[in-house]
Amino acid sequence: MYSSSANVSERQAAPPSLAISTVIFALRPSESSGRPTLWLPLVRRIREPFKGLWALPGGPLSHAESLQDAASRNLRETTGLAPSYLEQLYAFGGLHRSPTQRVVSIVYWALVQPTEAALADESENVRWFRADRLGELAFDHNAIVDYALWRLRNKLAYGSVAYHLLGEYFTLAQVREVYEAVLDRELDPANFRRQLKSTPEIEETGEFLQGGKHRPPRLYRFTGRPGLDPDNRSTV
Amino acid sequence: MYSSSANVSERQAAPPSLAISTVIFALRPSESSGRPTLWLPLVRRIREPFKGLWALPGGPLSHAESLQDAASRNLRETTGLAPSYLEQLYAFGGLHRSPTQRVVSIVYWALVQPTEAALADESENVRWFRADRLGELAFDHNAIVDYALWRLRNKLAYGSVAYHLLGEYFTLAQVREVYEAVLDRELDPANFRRQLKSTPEIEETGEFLQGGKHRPPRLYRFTGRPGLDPDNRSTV
DNA sequence: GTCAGTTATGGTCACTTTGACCAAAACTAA
DNA sequence: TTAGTTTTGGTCAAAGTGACCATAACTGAC
Repeated sequence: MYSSSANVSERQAAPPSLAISTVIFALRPSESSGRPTLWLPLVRRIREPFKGLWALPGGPLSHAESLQDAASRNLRETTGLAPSYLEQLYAFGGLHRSPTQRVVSIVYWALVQPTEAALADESENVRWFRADRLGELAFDHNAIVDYALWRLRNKLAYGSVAYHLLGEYFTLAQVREVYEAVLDRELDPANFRRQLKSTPEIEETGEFLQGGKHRPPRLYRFTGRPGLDPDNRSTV
Repeated sequence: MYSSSANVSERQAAPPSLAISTVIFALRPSESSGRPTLWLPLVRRIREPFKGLWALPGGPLSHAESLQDAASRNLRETTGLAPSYLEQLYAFGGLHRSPTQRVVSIVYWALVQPTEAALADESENVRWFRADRLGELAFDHNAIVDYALWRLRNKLAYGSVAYHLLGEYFTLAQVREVYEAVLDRELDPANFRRQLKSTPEIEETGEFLQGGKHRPPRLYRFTGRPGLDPDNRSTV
């Protein structure tokens, strides 16, 4: 393909294999406090290397699908979920990620809504874990999750990504709880409210959430578009 | 690599091939105004597909090097340069990027300092172009450059990346010129100065740039660390 | 029905940041 | 010496932010 770089000895070595993995975030109530916290599904490895350890859902890139499609399919196959947000995270290609072979993983990260997340498949070999309480994962997957969390926090602070963890209608307090869960600090309700009200992408509806114990909060709707990725650019 | 004459069944059996490309930015004076503008090196394709068109420097990933090392080597081989900043941009894996085979490109973007850039190799098949005046490039490389420019502008506004386009010592006006070239708008010298002086990563030196036509500006030095990539995290 | 408890919502106030603009300092060129 | 230009320090009003207070509106206990 390119003139300068390929030589014969490189050609004879097996090329690095290519895999797609996904870090899938969803909101679930904490067992202790009941407040929403970040969770993600992992799959148990049933083969070497790292047999028995938990790992990110993933698999090889099949020939007739784009990277994003592969991540999406991957997500659906392991958890039964459809993502409400999907973005490329990073391509990890260190030499010793896998002890047995050279593998380059293109990792995506996804957000799923709680209505979806409640339907997620769980089984002996697929289970959800709190994002801040993971044990030792296979390969370099702990570092990948750390980076995905960093990216999520970043996008949250600057972008309009929180709404993809919620349903179509939500209260401002629910949005605040998402921020508090992801950023891991408390936010002033009144100030937070003021900021959200100044963003044009959040639309006030005429309805209120009923059935709570206190003053019924107004419901809002998110009207913005997700992203600015190369994969999503044409649709904007 | 796989021959372009492979038939359909062979193509489907073969895994997508993996390549590394780099978008390399450097500052050069505009021919017309003399003010610094963004330039990047391209290589002319000497084979099909897209024979004769200009393309980003790139090549296959060799077996014993990390993704970043491959990008770095790539850059050195085509231009003779060493980057002062190198970061992964995106993995492009659309189905029809190349008409002859499925190829996934992991693209890096780099900044090189002007002293380096002046030494860059140019030849019949390697030439520098103004980033805002590229013609039609091979593959999806126009879109890749657009995305790299977007990313550069973003990093500039929020990160501390401008200094990697300058030498070790620089004046505040030079930094402002970088911002003006990349963001394509004029900035107030006094306000810009105030902002830079409030960032702790910029260190005042006791020296001044001599030989100018007017009041000699003080020289500064950048003392920050570059990034927060997975590839660079351990060094922070 | 009344009242305590709690959340939703609106507001103030001091402080910081930002953009527009002014003016003096310091150098060169003529 | 003077005109011209850039560097550098400053003001001022507008906008944004964080801390905090107060009222509105609802539920549940009594």
